[in-house]
Amino acid sequence: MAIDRLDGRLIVLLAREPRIGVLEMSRRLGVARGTVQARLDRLQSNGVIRGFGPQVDPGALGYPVTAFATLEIRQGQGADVRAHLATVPEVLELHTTTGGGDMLCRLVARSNADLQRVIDRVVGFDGIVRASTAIVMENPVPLRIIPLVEQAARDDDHWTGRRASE
Amino acid sequence: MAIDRLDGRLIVLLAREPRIGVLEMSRRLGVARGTVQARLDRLQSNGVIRGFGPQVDPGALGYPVTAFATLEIRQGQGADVRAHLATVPEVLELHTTTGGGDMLCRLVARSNADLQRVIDRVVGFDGIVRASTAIVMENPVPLRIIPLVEQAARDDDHWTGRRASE
DNA sequence: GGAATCACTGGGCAACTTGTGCAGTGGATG
DNA sequence: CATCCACTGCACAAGTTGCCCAGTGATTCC
Repeated sequence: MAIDRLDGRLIVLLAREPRIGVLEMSRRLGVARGTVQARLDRLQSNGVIRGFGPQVDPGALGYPVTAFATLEIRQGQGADVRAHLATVPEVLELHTTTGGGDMLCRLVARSNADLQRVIDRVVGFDGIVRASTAIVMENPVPLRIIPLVEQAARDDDHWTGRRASE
Repeated sequence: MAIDRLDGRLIVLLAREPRIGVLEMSRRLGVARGTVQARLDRLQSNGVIRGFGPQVDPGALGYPVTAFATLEIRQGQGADVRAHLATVPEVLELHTTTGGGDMLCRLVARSNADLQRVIDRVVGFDGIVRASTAIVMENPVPLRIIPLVEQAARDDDHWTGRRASE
C-alpha cells in the first residue's frame, strides 16, 4: 500500500517524462530493467497507478470556461440525479459531500453564455432543488500529485527504512 | 483547435488503452501509421493532449479522504495565499472563483482526523479569513473527459463536414 | 486552367525496446 | 541453517519506432 523511495522516484520520473520506456527509466533510476518492470506492475496492480490516459485540456477542445456547482438534492432522489448528471458531457466529475450542499460537480462550457445552457441542463431535473455556481477565474495550482507522492515516499522511509511491503 | 472524428476516436482509443503504440492504433483506426503519428503530434503541439502522466490514486497512496474547501481571502492577499497553498502537498488543486468564496481547493488526507491537521495547515495563514469544508463521501462520476471529447468531435463534424472515416 | 499545397497512403530500413526466461547475489525471516 | 524474495545482469526473438520516400486525390491560390 505504501510506497518507498524508489517507487516515488519512479512515479515522479514518469510524471515528468511520460513517454520514456522501461529501459530508459531503469537507466535514469540506476536500477535493473526487471526491477522497474516489477515495480511498475506492482504499482498498477495495487492501484497506486490507475493508468496513463491522455490528459486532455478542455480549453483546447473549445471549452475554456470551468465552474463548480453545488447542488442541493431532494431527499431520496440521489440516484436519479447521479444518473442524470452522468449523461451530461460537460459534467467532468461529480462528488457527493457533507455540508451545505449535497453534491459538488465540475462543469465546463464554451463560454459564459454557454455555461447558462449547461447549468440549465444540469439543474433541469426534478430531483435538484437548488444549485449555486462558482465560475473559475484562475487555476493557480492545476491538479497535481507529485508533491503528495514525494511526501508519501518520504513517510514510508521514515517508518520502514526502505522497501514497501504488502 | 477543434477536433474531427478521427481525432476524437484517437483520443478515446488512447484513453481506453493507454499503453498501445502508434502502430497498433493505426491498425485499430484503419489509417496509416504516419497519419496517427501526425495527428498525435498535432494534438500535443496544439495543447489538446497535455501529456500522458500516470494517474495516481491518492487513496492507494494512503490518503483516502478527499475534501473541497472554500476559502475567503483578505483583500490583496491573494498572491500570498496562492504561494502558501502551493507548498502544501495535500492541496491537489486550487482555483480562484467568483461567488461566495474567493478560492476553492481540493484536499486529501490520511483520515478524517488527519483532515483537521491539513485544514489547520491550509488555514493557518494570515491572508485567509474563513474556510468552509465539504468532505467527499462518494464519487459517482470520477474525473472524465471522453464524453466531452466525443461531443467536441461530433460538433466539429457538424460545422466542417466529415473529414474522418467511419 | 494550371500549379502549389496538404493530408494521407503504403512501403522500406536500421536501431531500439519489449517480453521473457534464467542463473546468481545478498539481506531478512523463521 | 534453510528459505524466501527483491534485485542484478545477461541473452534472445519478436515487435515497434523514427525516419525516409514516392504516389494520390482534394483543395486552394494565381
